[in-house]
Amino acid sequence: MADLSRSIEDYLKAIYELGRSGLPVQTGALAEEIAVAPASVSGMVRRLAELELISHTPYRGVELTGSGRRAALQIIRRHRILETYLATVFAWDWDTVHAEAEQLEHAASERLIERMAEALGHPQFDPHGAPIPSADGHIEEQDLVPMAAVPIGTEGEFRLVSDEDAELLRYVASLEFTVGTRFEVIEALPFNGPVTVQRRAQGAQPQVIGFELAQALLCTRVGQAVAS
Amino acid sequence: MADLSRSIEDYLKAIYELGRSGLPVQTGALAEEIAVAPASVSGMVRRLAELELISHTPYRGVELTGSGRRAALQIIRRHRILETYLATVFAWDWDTVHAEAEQLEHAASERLIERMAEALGHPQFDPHGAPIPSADGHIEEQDLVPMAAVPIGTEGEFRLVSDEDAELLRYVASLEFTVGTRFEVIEALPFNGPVTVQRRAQGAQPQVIGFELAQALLCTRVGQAVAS
DNA sequence: GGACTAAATTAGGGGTACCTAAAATACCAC
DNA sequence: GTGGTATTTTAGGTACCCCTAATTTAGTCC
Ligand SMILES: [Mn+2]
Ligand SMILES: [Mn+2]
Ligand SMILES: [Mn+2]
Ligand SMILES: [Mn+2]
Repeated sequence: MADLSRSIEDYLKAIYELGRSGLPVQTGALAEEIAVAPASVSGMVRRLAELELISHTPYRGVELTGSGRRAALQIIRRHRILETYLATVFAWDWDTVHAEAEQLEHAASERLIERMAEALGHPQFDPHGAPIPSADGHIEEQDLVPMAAVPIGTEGEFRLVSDEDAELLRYVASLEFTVGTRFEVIEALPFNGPVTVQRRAQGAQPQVIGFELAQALLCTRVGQAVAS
Repeated sequence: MADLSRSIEDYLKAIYELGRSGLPVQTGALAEEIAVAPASVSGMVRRLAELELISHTPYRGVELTGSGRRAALQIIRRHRILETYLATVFAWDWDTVHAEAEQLEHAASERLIERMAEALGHPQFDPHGAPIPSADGHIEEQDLVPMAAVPIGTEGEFRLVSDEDAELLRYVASLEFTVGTRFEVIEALPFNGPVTVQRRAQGAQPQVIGFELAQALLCTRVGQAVAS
């Protein structure tokens, strides 16, 4: 598999992320994600299809091929190992590791990534809770619900937040929420109102989480799991 | 100072290295160094001159301006800190750190470099003995002589070798020479013949160093310093 | 089914960074 | 000083990756 350009790597990553639902990825969504004009995406899509990294149905959308998916997961592995290394070894803030990893992912060799993974004890999740694909391209996507969907009176565990909105990450950090934090939902106001949660820790005060943020914080339910 | 492209950074580094003698750097030498056609260098030289990173006298050569030199030293600092980090933290072989650093130097932020420098205790030299410029752009070039020029019967200390020839580095490593190794020259055959050296270590056998290698190993004289 | 609208593609163009081939220049020998 | 040679530059072209504007297509509403 020949070396792919920085742009191609970023396209593949974006197509993987947008296509996780299983639906074909539309040109416009891709343009939005990579911050590029839709016409530019059309051009790149032709090249990616020629390289057989994606399949393209004109005017419908694109999907990763087997080798495109493998390449995407390799880059995502690099990105997430790098984020974890920066956060763990250099105590780097979780709101800025993403930008640094976004650059380094294209320059770091496979060898460096594996040395870092080794030094970290082969971590399973990056600082934002995203699963790290294994070196042979396996990834376990988690089944999570937004905090806003955790029923009142049940316990939830914060597991994942997107690494792309640095401002949001700083705010979450200021609330002292990190991946693994457990809470109980004690109130959820109707009409997309805020959610109020309470930590287990002694002396913890209730915390009010606005609806938009409660949508961004993905959680598992612990304790009495309420089947859908 | 705007962000410079990967190519521009490599050109500036090469011009700095080739221009250390003080003479203007010729287009052809630059083309050779960065493995590019001379015509390509002419094009890039025009751009660098427009950016006022170099001054160019057509058909004569180029020289770094003040800001060009500052930029070059910043990249060289990144490169050498990265090499030192890889070698120290990941026990990376000194013959392959160069290739990895050559890529990472364009992607690593100033912030990451400074964190690495800190973790290393602000090293003064990279694994090949090259001096690391300070964050504010100072560098102390050493005054060294090739091993082939260390007089017979005097002691020398191996201080510096180019990081660009991986095969040579592997051979030097197999001789168990590292930066700081001391030796006494016990023989030097005429007509560019080999040099025979002897380590201080107990039970050390004499080692024969071919002339070309003895030219590549740069040393200081210790003990009775023979004034030129 | 035809018209309208939103989305995607094509057309045309720019900057970067490389190439080969041809022309210009500098340097050296005589 | 002229000629020849080595070096450098210019000319013309390609690939990559982006842009805006114009065109084409798909989907929806009546
Ligand atoms: Mn990236
Ligand atoms: Mn992340
Ligand atoms: Mn480089
Ligand atoms: Mn080095």
